[in-house]
Amino acid sequence: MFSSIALRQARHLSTATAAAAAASSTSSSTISISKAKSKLKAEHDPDKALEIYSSVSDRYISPLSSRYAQEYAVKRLAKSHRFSDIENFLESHKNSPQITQEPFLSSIIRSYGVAGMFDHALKIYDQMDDLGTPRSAISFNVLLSACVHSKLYDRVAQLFDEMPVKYEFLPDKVSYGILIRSYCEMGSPEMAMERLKEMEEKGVEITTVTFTTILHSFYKKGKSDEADCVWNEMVKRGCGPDVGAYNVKIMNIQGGDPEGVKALIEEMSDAGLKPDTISYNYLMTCYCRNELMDEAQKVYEDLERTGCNPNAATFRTLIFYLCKKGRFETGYKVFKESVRVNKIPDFNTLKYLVEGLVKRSKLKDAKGMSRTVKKKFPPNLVKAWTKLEEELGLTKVEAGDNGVQ
DNA sequence: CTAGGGTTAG
Repeated sequence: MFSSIALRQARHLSTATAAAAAASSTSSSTISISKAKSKLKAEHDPDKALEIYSSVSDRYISPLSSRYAQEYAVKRLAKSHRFSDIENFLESHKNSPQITQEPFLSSIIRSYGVAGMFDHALKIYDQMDDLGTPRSAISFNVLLSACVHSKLYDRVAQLFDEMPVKYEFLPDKVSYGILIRSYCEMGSPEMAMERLKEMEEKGVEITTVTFTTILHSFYKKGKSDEADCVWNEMVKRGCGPDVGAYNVKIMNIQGGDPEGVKALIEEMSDAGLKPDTISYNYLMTCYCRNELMDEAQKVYEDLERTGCNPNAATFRTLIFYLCKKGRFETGYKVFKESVRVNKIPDFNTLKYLVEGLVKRSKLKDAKGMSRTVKKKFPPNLVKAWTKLEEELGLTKVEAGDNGVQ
């Protein structure tokens, strides 16, 4: 196990090192960051992802997109368990003159968090003084997020009590928000409520997001009364509810009657809020679960008119339930739309669909779908899909289906 | 350019 990873790392090290070198220099400019973004999304090979990252020309013009590209490359490497390559890649950024800028250094901490390498994140945070980077809550908040990302919830509280004293800065509303999130993740909204009091005392603003975090946690524990209290407190203070808070409320009732979901969506519209894709996904899913497929399809079809775009969850859920009800032809149409907007569902959902098409003798559609899937999936899934094709007999040339028609 | 809440079948 270990040796195979080591081998793979050795084989790829040269590319990673080259990309790392390019990342710390300003040369090799060939493509724009927006183009890199769309290329990265379709690229599953971590080495190629690194190449795309290092070929970006306007990194300094668009730091936000640059951070995105960096994170993306790291995500791909992490998926391949190439942690020493991630280290080479990210550590090389320390040679950049920009390292004295806190946001630049913070993006490295963030990337380590994304890779689940919290020890590395903490190390560079502690090195800031040596690197000449000034500290504020910015880097601290990124560090706390990295901690949450690595699911080290109890360490969040520890860092929260330790770092501001050690490095002399004040935690802000965001720091508190992350702390409260980690209490909620640990199943303790009560502890979170305690910290709200502390925020009050110190005059730190309590945001809608923070309230919503606690709201969700109480619902999750089945404590609806406490959740209602949080909701009322939020309203009383005039900070919300917003669309996100409403969506948490909808989530809590979506297992029931679709009319209840519909009513809440209307309530939010009446309150001057614009329900978003997530709100409508809840409604669509609720219809699906209640076997009201025409209504579910209508929600999907109306999405554009309401100014919302279907997302990956929309496609996945709808295609799954359409298959479940035997509506494979419609499922195929929805699939084609998901391809068009580059949000195709996962392997199992698509397996369900292609099997249904074969069962209904829609071989031409099944084959067309198969070709598309193989173009969009990463190599390991293409392999599994090819096996599925063989099992379904899609590789055979049937009479009357010789490709001429 | 600091963060953060809410979605996804069986």
